[in-house]
Amino acid sequence: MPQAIAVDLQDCGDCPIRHRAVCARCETDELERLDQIKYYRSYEAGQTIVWSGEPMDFVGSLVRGIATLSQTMEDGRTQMVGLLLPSDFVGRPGRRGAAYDVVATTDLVMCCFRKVPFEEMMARTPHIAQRLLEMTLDELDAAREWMLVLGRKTAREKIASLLSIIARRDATLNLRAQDAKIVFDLPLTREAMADYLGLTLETVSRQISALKRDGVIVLEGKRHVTIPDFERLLDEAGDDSDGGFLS
Amino acid sequence: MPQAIAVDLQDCGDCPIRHRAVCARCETDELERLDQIKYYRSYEAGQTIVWSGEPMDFVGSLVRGIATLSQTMEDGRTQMVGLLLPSDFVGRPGRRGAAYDVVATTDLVMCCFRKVPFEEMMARTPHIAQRLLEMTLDELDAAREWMLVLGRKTAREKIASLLSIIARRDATLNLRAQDAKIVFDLPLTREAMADYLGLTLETVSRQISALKRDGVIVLEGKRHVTIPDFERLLDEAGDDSDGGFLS
DNA sequence: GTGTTTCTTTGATTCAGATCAATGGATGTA
DNA sequence: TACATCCATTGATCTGAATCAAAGAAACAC
Repeated sequence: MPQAIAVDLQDCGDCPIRHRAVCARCETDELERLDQIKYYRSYEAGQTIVWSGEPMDFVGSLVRGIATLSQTMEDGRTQMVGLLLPSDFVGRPGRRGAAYDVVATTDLVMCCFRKVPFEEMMARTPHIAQRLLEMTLDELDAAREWMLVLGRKTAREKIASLLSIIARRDATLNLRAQDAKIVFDLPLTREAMADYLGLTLETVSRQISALKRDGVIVLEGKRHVTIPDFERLLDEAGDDSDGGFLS
Repeated sequence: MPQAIAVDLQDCGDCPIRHRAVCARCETDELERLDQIKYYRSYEAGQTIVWSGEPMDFVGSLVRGIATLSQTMEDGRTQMVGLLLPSDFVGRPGRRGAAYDVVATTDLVMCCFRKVPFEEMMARTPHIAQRLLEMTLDELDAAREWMLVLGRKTAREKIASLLSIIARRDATLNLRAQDAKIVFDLPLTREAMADYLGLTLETVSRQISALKRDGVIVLEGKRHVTIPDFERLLDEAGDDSDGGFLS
């Protein structure tokens, strides 16, 4: 059982629930009610936050760190079905148990709400259900985009797709200037990337080496990535557009 | 542009919106308001109902027939990302355009609501957003389950997974007795199955032949399928459980 | 009937990625 | 310093599914 550890965040300003998950159109008193039922939890890298099938008594959003959602077959084959970055929502109002394992990839901090009070509040506050619906539709779009990656792309395209998604999310999160060079640290091991892409870790390693050799990416060490030409990367990913990310 | 054709449905009892999509907990007057803004549309097999990226001015649910959601790359590779059977909801309240192509696989009938009035009603009626959130979470689970199929299963397991999903949905829809022999007609061509499974149509054909040879399924003609032992099929699919379908 | 189209099956061959196997850094620690 | 441990790379070989190619079966038109 993961153990909860108290965290001190000075200000709710850090809590993405306030900004993205729930409150885009909320009134002040709703914010206050949310504040009253929220609490923080932290987990260490490698800890499983929730096991697939187990009851989950909270919902919340990721404040710091990286988590993954994954499904595993009896024989050990696993497929990652989601990557959670700060500001992402975790949990399913109205559902009993978790549908997949949620695992902390790095040390992380979550802002949580006990499920019952949150659901009561949701019932009283139409905006919240609407906001969650919007977010869930976004997740559904992302999952379906990933189905195209898994079903139809080559290993090289898969790697390029993953890198472009991480680069995009990183840039959005850090409000980077649009024309700045894209630089980031890979938040995943080769094995985790393989689980996300439906490949083996050897294939991931080989394709990363190939992209590096061809100048699509620049690697310093094993994790630090620079993208000299984002359009080029998108091209390698087989994407027909940049999703409005670049001008 | 698909042309709308008037359809006569005797009774709203046929309209799954009433039963599943929206109204599980609705009051009578909400049902009446929904009735006032709804209309029917029919499409012929092969028609594209919505093109990816185009504006979509309605939402609705499938009354009769089969439709598919799919994404296509510039070079023609396509991946089906969803299979719509009667009672499934189509459209995304709060969104401008469609994210994927929606194509009628058979002749079909939809029960539609113009988007703006539907959204207005949603804003006034908290139950509707909550019901749609539940449905969207179901779709998200299904999409993520499919990611495991696409990323980690073998061709044979993929075919068995697809057959078990169709069998399950068919049984649920037709309220078949749990112990009845499962018999249905495949609603998809081999090519469509291939697009769903991330395979080629030749591989689909070969694996279906293999499952038939091994007695996992019985085929009459090209489409009519009998499942003599559903547990066996699930086993071939690599599923660890039957999802509560059988006792 | 004969052709035409659409869907499907089956066979032969190729190839991308898996698997098996070593080796190469980092980092930590006794 | 030696020696684990963890993560990543690279090489050799194998294999499952793709690709290339042909032919069968059903539905429909003329």
